[in-house]
Amino acid sequence: MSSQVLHVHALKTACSNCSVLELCLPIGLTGGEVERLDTLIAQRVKVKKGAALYRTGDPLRSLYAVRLGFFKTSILSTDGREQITGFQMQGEMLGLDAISTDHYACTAIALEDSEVCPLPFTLLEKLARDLPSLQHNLNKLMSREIVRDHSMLLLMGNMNADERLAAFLLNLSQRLNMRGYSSREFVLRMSREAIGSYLGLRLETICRGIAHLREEELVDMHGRNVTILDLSGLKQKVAGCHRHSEQ
Amino acid sequence: MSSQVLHVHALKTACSNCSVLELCLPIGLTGGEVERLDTLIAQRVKVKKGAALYRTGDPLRSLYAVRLGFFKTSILSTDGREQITGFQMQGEMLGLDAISTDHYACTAIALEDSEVCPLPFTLLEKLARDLPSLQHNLNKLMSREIVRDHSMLLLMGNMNADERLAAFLLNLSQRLNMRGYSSREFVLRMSREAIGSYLGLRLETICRGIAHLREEELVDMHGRNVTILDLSGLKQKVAGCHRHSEQ
DNA sequence: CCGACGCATTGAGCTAAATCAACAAGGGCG
DNA sequence: CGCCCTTGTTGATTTAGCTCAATGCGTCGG
Repeated sequence: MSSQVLHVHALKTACSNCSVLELCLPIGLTGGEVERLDTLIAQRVKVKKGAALYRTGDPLRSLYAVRLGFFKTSILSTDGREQITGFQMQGEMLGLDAISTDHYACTAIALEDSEVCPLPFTLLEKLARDLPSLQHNLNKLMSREIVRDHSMLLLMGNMNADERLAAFLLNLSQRLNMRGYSSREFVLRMSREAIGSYLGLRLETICRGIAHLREEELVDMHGRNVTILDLSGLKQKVAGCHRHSEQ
Repeated sequence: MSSQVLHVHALKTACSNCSVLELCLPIGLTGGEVERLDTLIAQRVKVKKGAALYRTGDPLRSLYAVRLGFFKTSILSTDGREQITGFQMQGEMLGLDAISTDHYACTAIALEDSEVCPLPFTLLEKLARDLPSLQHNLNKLMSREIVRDHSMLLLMGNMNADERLAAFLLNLSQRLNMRGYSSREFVLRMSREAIGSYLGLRLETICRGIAHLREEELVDMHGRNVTILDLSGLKQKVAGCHRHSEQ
């Protein structure tokens, strides 16, 4: 684990009074079950903006639930180019890719000062044996990540730049909305380059895409401040997937 | 489940004498544990070439282990375009994406006459509670799929056509090799168009890529017959990811 | 054996996005 | 406050891969 990661001794963790209880691993668990899950989390961990929570190749110790803040996960190609595989916000899980080999496959970097709940994986697996609904939640979480990745493959394989950008903004909007934030106005936590890496485009293409969406009066953007002007218009843009439809 | 799916009543299933035992879900399980897993599989299921094992939206009943044959899984964009999300061969699992919503997110089509072992999911989850190593295997399987998908995102986001094709052929070669087949000579089960859909390219581009690899004497291909002439050369091609490396 | 159909190949031109380049706009810090 | 450095924007040009089109090949059925 990176040296820039700080432990929070002061507060005793408690899923039960966490703001993202209903989005996170404990979803649907009874009070007693949540308490048992709490016992796994020795202490929350703070990660400073720009610091790594873990890096590719580190041995798997814990899965991490994002308590607050924002992360990116990325992998490196053999020649050192970065592919961002996801952005994670509150209530989302980090480290699922490490279960396969007992080593993290990607690097997780905080995009702002963040806080995570470490779930020691061996303990979590043990507890999950006792709590079927916890196991089921974990299964669902992994499956959801698979579905998400497949939809990213669809995006990369079949959408043009503007459609990808629209899909990206809509996805953020929707996830923020689920967390009680505005779906119309929000602040991006990542650079144009990071968006580009995520969507398989160059940063200049992202800028131009933004210009197009602005011209069409679908969104308004100043730097990282986003205002969605026409939600259904954006959705239409994504729906009409590009490649010359054949009927 | 599709009507073209036939049940095999004759043979009692038995993981213990399955050819892909050591690659499939039972990996690392004790004899007794494998026997208990066997009890889940009421009967193997044959799927004819071109038939669907399940379709997007079908309710999740079972995960399926491919016993023999070859499948493709695909999702549809809103405008009806197909993105192939994977090709599955013996010992690989189908249906993991359905756990998330209790409905299959993709459609699984047999690319040749195939046979699968259905694992009723609720029973599998129950059994996994009793058999920690089964649960662990299931977790690993899901995690591995996530890692695989991330490497596909890297491919789509950062590799040019020839590199994608080389990576695809190497991946097939390696998986066939693990199953005791030649890593140098094999037969493709899918059309150029399907390869293209999988790699985010058009079929013509696949053809041209093949021509390039032939010119470079890395592979020889006649129709769907593949001979890899220079394995390390192919690997080099994938390694040297495209986009103008900046030092 | 022949025709038809699906699949594969190859060519020619077009286009969306990459690349290269110049410049603007914040934002943190001395 | 002004400077520097990072991040974002926009323009000009290039190019990889798409589209359209013609042709080849293999196999299946009659």
